[in-house]
Amino acid sequence: MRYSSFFIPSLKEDPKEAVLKSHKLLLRAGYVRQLSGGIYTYLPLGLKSLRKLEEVIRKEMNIAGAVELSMPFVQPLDIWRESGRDEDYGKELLRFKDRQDRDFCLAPTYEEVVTDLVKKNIKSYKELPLTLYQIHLKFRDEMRPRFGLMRAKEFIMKDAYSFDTNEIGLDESYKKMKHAYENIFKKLGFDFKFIKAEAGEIGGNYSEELMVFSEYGEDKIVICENCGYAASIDEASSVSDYKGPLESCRQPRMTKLFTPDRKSVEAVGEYLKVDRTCFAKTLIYETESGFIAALVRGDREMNERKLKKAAGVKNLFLAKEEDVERITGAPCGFAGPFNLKDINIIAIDDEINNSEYWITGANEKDAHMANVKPGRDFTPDIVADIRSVQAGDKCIKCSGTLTVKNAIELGHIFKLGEKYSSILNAKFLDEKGESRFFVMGCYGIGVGRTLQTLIEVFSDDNGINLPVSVSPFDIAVVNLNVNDEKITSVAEKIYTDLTAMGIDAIYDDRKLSAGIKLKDIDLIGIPFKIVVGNRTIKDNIFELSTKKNNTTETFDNLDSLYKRAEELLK
RNA sequence: CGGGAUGUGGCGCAGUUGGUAGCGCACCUGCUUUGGGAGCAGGGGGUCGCACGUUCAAAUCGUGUCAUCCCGACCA
Repeated sequence: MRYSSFFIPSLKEDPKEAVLKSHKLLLRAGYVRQLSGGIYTYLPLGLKSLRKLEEVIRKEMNIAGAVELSMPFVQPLDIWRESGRDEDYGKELLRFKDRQDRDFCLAPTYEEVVTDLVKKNIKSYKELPLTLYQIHLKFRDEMRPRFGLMRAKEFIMKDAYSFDTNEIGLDESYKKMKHAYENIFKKLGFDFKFIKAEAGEIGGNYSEELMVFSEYGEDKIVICENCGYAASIDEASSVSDYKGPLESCRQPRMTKLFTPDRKSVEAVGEYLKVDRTCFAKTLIYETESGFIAALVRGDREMNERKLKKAAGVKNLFLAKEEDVERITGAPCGFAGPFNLKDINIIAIDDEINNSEYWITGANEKDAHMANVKPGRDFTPDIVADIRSVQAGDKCIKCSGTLTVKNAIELGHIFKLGEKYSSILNAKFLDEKGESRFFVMGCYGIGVGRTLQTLIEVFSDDNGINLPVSVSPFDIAVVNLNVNDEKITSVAEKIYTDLTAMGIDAIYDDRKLSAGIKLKDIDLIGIPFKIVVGNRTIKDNIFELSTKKNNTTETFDNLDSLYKRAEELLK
């Protein structure tokens, strides 16, 4: 491909709308352009890379025995009403009407359509198992699209759906898919891990998320280096390492302490000269079923998802300041778990329950209460693990030391069971001639997100550094001076030869200064380059550079240059 | 949907107390250049997001609205 006839609108400066390194690079390197919030055009370069990534995925899916198809992006709303997910999906489902006033939506996912398809076309156990997949658009009207392709409204996903006769078959299909995922992400060079995801709303479901570690990941994962335990921050538990209360706090009743203007745990701790671990902090939350007071140790983070689950509420957010003042009878910063008005539930972390003699707010301006004991001084309604694990905590399985890492969710695999087949009445006949529901699984990979994550992980200040398997071109031939006939004829020959060898080369033949061309080639993520300039002609030496490790090899004849290029591209 | 920020040539930005809309890069023409974002000379391009209002006068002040980005609740 000649650069001059291709379309690579690269940007010299960072676009102001991007924050993430990978997002900036996608825009600067001319991979994508945003049309509207969360809606992107894949430019030729981005599309080429995307196609290569799809091919890596497709290959492993096919090896695993999955069969590709393509389902409609526009779907009648009826099928969503039938499954009941019309309501569940809420505003994320983008609805509209056709000219005959019938309701349609853009597909946020394809369980309904694929289940309907299989229901109508598979009648016998003899035709099972079957796994169907596609690499296709999805649309979710996200409340806040962000970070480029990381969370887009319109995005490309590989989604697969398995159909089995029973749970044993499902386990088998699930294993195959999981294995395919491991191969795909290993091939791409990611540092990743499967973690068990939150159990679905409907019982019996099992799912795992494929997480890739990256500093800029939106999710937090807890890992035990000792035993391999890994779970999301909302699922992970740790063993409490509370060492016991201070001697001075072992008192038979609560003691009021004067703490003028000290509101935060940190400030009070400094003032009283006690560690933050001696505190139980009381947070007041508002929910759809009234106010909740929740307590965790002073140095801990409340895990709101765990709290939601423990309290059995759907909506949970910190109460407004005026509500806190009304409930506690004191300004914000002095809340304690007793004498609270209008509180429906007091929830405490099990770590708080397992010990006693805590320091809390006194529900009084400028005062805290020492030696507060659960059960004696207040009665908790719920005792549960509602704290977030923090680095250094002890593993719940092996007591090893836990670490917390950021990660990006690139894949999610589910055992659905009969969830959709039963709702949509999708049945086959088994060996005994009895009607049974298909036992299903579904398996997704965010393809656009994976591309961006590759760039996030594999790039430097000079530009993108994708692995050969997904880079838009294999090699770049840079003609440093198109006005020089000798240089041009050599560069053209190299380009033509490489192309004839089946190598996907881009030939930079633009009438621009050398610096611009070299910078662009570095930016857009071509792993290898051959620079042809004065030196090439003068010394009859050919250069082959590898971007990844910033090295250049030289050759005195074209044959050895080509041989080496082929070798590197293997 | 709540909280915050920003909207000025293609891109990145400046624009003071309201008074002729600017800079860098990019672009066009010509010449000279070409091993890391070239030089000289000339040139084109903007309803200052949009609407209404205040004013003799609005990029600048007010109200509203839209878009984009960031933080939170959701997710591949």
